[in-house]
Amino acid sequence: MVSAMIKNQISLSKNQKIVLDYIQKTKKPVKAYSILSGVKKKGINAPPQVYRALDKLIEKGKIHKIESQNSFIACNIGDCATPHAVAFSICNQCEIVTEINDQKLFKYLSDFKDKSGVNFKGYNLEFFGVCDSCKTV
Amino acid sequence: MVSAMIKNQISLSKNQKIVLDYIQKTKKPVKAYSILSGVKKKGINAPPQVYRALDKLIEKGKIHKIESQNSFIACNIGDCATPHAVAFSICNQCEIVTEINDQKLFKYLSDFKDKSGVNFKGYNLEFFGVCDSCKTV
DNA sequence: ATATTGATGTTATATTATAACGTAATTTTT
DNA sequence: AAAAATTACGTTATAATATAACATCAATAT
Repeated sequence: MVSAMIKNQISLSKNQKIVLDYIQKTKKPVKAYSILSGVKKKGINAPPQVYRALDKLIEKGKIHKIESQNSFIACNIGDCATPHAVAFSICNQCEIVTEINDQKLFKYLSDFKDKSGVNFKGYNLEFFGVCDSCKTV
Repeated sequence: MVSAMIKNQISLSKNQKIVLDYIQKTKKPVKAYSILSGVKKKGINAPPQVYRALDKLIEKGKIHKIESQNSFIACNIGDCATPHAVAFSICNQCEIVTEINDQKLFKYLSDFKDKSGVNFKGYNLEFFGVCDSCKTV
């Protein structure tokens, strides 16, 4: 019973924890090579170690990749159940990225069918604009 | 009068035409370095020439970048009036990308406001799934 | 005509990401 | 518990993507 519960929890390897820790500490999305320099003291020495951890963390819904920036942010919707159906707002000025958590939007996009009737498995949506803080400056 | 009309048309430089021609010939999105090798015989020799043309073509609504693939496709909505409000469907198997032209979707996304009330200037939406042709194989 | 802007050509280099190999740890199956 | 299978690790090298910087040329605006 207990072991079953533990199994259902998503477990992270040593390097995955180190990389996730680092990403969660930052507010802005971080780039792979920034992560690398940030975790060198923890014993991670080379790009493949970072990229492997990133891949797994994405699979496990712990982080997301911001495709237009080649950068990575922690998931802010708990453990993202749908790591491949995500939406973000990106400020063109300060480049802060916020994960959008809007059920109506999610439903609209999940239900969307193209002209051929294909219903998609996932989506990546990035909104661009100027955030409130930048607007009032 | 005539000159005014000509001015309003979007004009392309020599290299921009060469690069656009090449992209329009392909069905799948193409990568920058594929373009480069494809247009070497036309006298384009180095990456910056390609990337500069790509940047301008995007500005002018002639092509779009598929962010999740670092690849480029011709706009199939005539001259895209809104080069920064685009949606695509991407087949995970054959990697064919189709630009989605759906007024309802566009309106929904353009009208979308996040929790802070920010109304965005543009968006990039990539749907993932398996296209009809791949499904029936 | 001349100042400004946009485009070109070139070299070099920065940034992002993966291949390939061997080893170690962990989990699953028997 | 031993064997097999899977997952993770560490390392070196290199591939793929993108831009900086500089000199020159063309076009257009004032």
